Amino acid sequence: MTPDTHNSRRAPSASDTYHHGDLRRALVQAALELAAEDKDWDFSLREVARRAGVSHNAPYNHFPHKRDLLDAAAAAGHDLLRSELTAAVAKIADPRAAFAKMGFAYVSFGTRYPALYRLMFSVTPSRPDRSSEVVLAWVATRPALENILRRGARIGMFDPALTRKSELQTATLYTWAVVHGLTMLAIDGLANLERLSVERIAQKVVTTTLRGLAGREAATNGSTT
Amino acid sequence: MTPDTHNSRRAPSASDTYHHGDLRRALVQAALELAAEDKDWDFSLREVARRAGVSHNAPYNHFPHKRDLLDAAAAAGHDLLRSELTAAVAKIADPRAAFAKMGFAYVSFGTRYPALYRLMFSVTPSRPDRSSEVVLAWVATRPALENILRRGARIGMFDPALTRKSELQTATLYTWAVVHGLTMLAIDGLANLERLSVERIAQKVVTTTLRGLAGREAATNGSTT
DNA sequence: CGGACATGTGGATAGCGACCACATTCGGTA
DNA sequence: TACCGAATGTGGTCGCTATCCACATGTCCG
Repeated sequence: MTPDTHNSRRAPSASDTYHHGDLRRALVQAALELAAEDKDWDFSLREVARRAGVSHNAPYNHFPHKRDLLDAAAAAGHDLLRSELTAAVAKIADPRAAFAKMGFAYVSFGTRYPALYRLMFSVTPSRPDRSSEVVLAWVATRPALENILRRGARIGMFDPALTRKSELQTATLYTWAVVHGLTMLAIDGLANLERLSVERIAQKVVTTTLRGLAGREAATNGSTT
Repeated sequence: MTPDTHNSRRAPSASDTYHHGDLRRALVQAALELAAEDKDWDFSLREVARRAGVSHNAPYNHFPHKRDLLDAAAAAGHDLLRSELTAAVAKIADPRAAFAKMGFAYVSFGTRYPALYRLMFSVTPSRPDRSSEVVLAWVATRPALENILRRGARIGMFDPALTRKSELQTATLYTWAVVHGLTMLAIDGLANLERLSVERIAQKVVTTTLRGLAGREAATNGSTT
């Protein structure tokens, strides 16, 4: 599922292939599988251990608490999402088309892995530490979107103000809010409730968002500090 | 905290003040309190019972499963959110100003009650039944936003296409996605990570959203207060 | 080759959700 | 008014879980 989700930030040097194989990765993998299968991520730590073929206590040699395993799994989820997003827009030059494509890819990921996506954004608050694995993996995805916006702003397709860093930051956050919110609503089934297909709604949302980002005379619109 | 969060949809006639007092409401109230205090809503059913001053088993007389109590608490949360939103825009005539005000009120609610807000959108997927208490309470909030958009569309402040029902539905969903996503990001602490205040970002987001909703050249100035 | 250390196992504890049998209280009715 | 059935609350119990502890085993380095 995930090609290389392991982070090399802990640097235990040669401790990766130690005794039994590297259990840490196997545990994260098992957690990802469980999150991908069920529609909720309330699986037990013991179940993860069972799936990895170890005793119920082995995980504690790699994660001090269950939360830390969830944290690692969430980080792996962010890595996977990032790889899907960048792959989706790799060959697209037009910023507007790339933006739309990335938006669809984002929502698609969320609806394909609802529990995983929910997990990715549920672990964070319990550890507001900004050096947390999840937060790092999360933030690492931002440049993918930023690049598209910056390119579009340079050729005048988006608001030229976006070439300024603070404006770009805010716009990125705005765009993220749109797709994130849409994804959550899609997962929660509001779309079904409305009898509208997710694709149609996503299309509309992308169009409206693009109209919001394209500021031709918006340059005169004082941008309120 | 909540003035009248009890729903009268079950209609057990005179069973509200039965034996010991009406425990059902007390339990929901206790759950709301716990969700408002902690930053996570993973409190135990026994803890709710303890806070309500009853045995660990009494709740099962009112809710078949713990999930059902969470469901009721989430519905109460939606009721509270709706009342705050409508109260915030009660005296505002200008659609654009009302839209901005409601957006701020929405994000404010989410950041003030992070665990409750998360609970409100976490219970749904486990019960996709559209007659569920949460879903009903959720959907009941939509007209508040729809009214603003419709009014704005009628006077040409927003895209006139929004007077059509399907377009209005989609636009409502879009707007909801924006504020919902922004709220989730604010809760998850991305705003802190960016060193940008939530208010400033919300301001920008509202401005950009309004520009996206505006029809032709209606994007003159963002009257975001 | 031997010990320190990393890694994995089994056992134990406290708390939880959910079920059971039983006690208590209310509301209607004979 | 007294009684009966249903609604409501209590204590007990079971299987499961997260976490801690003591112990076993494998690995690497001197």
